[in-house]
Amino acid sequence: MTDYLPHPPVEYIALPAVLSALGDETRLAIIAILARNGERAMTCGQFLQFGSKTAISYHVAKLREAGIIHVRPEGTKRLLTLRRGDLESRFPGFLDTVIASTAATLPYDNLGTPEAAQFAGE
Amino acid sequence: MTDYLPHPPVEYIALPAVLSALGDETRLAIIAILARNGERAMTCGQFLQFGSKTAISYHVAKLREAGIIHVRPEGTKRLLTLRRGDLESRFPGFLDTVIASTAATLPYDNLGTPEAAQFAGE
DNA sequence: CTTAATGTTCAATGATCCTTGAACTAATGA
DNA sequence: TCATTAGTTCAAGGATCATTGAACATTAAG
Repeated sequence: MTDYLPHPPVEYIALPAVLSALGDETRLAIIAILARNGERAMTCGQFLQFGSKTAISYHVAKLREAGIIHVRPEGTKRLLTLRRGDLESRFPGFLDTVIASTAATLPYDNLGTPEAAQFAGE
Repeated sequence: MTDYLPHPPVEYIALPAVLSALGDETRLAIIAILARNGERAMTCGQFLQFGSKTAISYHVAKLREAGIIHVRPEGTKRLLTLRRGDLESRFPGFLDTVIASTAATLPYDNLGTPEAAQFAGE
């Protein structure tokens, strides 16, 4: 319970770091899905569709270090949540526009929809 | 006059590419200043405070290839403008929130202001 | 024509990124 | 205790990044 991972305090969250953390398809997919999931926390294991355990661990650490998500150990799992409030207070409107943009843009957001097919190339 | 540089059409502008292009302090400073400058075009030379000619050329190309700015040759100069309309239509609200966030965040936006001093370290 | 101004291109360099597999830790469960 | 689940750490590798200086191209100005 006193096993917390390092998270930047809200006033240390830096825009270039946030932007470059989000400038990766895998990480963008992760935060889009976290956002779609509302307040419910998710685990690393739920993102294995996007890469190996090692890769997900790496990307999750990037997102945490940039201040975009919060990671709380619970048993052998990690509970991931978006730092919505912190991001909103530091960069008002930013995260919402990114989330909204991913909905219109990212292949991963169409998982299971008929439109999913057209994203083979490019 | 038929010497146009390649720009992605608006429907090809991709969010991850835009985010990672902006995930760099130099490029973020460039677009913040372009935005502050309104509709007036600027030249590469006006950004030499942020790096060598070569470096600016490199960063400007990145921004152009990501679809964030438009570059028009005029004489020996390049006229740079933000693709505000294109970005707004593709990712509504996004650019505005980024610009607004840089105002509160970036050292470069404080050029010439009394607050500029406190940004030595970090 | 000569020179200056404005950028681009190229090769080199060191840094950072993303991925992989193997080994590992920690907590859970039979 | 022994095995399983969930994730981390490490070393290695190839790819991309950002910077530099030298050489170059183009346009403008004297």
